[in-house]
Amino acid sequence: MSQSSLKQEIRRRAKNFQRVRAAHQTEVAEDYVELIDDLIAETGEARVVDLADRLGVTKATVNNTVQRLVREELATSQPYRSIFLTPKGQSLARKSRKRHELVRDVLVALGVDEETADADAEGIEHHVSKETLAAFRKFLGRGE
Amino acid sequence: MSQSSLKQEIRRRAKNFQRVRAAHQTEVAEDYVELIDDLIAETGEARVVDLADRLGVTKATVNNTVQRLVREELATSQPYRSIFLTPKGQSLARKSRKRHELVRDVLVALGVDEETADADAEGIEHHVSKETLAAFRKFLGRGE
DNA sequence: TGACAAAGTTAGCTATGACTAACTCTGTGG
DNA sequence: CCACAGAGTTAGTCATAGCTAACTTTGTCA
Ligand SMILES: [Mn+2]
Ligand SMILES: [Mn+2]
Ligand SMILES: [Mn+2]
Ligand SMILES: [Mn+2]
Repeated sequence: MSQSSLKQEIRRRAKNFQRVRAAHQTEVAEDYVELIDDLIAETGEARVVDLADRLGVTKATVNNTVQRLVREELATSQPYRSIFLTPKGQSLARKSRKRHELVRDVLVALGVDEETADADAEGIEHHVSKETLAAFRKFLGRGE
Repeated sequence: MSQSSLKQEIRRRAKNFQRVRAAHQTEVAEDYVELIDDLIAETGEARVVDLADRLGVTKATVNNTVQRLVREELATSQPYRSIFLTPKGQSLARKSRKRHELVRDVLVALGVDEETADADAEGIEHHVSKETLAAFRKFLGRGE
């Protein structure tokens, strides 16, 4: 391998790691909005305590993160009231849910049991590129 | 759905999120030891500056993380010298590399191009359970 | 209607993992 | 053989994301 293509290869690998780090910065937000949207659909509203129960964190942690979602214009909240999604938050929630389901369905199609597939998808979903999602859809015979 | 199975379902989902958070605590270590092992194999030694180039971070960051690896008994290092893996670090490196390759190969088998597969695998690898890895091996016609 | 439990908030702490800037050490080439 | 460039370290900063403990608000029901 030539000098310059070695350097290129090093930069390519560095970019992969940088992409993973970038994904980590958005994944908490993605999981929260997906969950908030679920709760609103299922129970009519999203409350701090419900998010805390479902995420397995304390309500103080939820409060902190919700403030971040508000700052990022994904959610709105008034003190002591339940949490709402902005249009931007809703569209991220829908996108995240679809992606989660697609990843889970691919795992199931590969022979993973549903519980495990759903659990693994919770982490995997945040690291799947558009290209890979397209391949997944094709593999399942959807979209194209 | 009954009261108690609703509560169970909530706890199940919480556990999924907790597993993802646990994975995030180990993934930096996994990527580092894999890379250190690669560098030793390819160039004879693993130096801070090489890790920094390949990870896309500064050498100060590498230094910090290497200290953590030493604390966790995955690596050893003396000031101004190159970095070595402990037996524990070596075995984690081998395990991580195999897993990375398996994930990449599955993505390729599903029609993802090699570059994208390798990039996505960098994030996905840390969120794949033993059960899913077994399903992947079976799908590729390996192991089992 | 108001006591009080549940829910929400706030303050203060921790660890990780990133950064820059400034410093020290190493080892090589002139 | 030593200057100095490159490598490594250290100090100090920041954001995220978790925690506990203490506080405040809400809203229900006796
Ligand atoms: Mn998730
Ligand atoms: Mn999800
Ligand atoms: Mn990785
Ligand atoms: Mn890897």
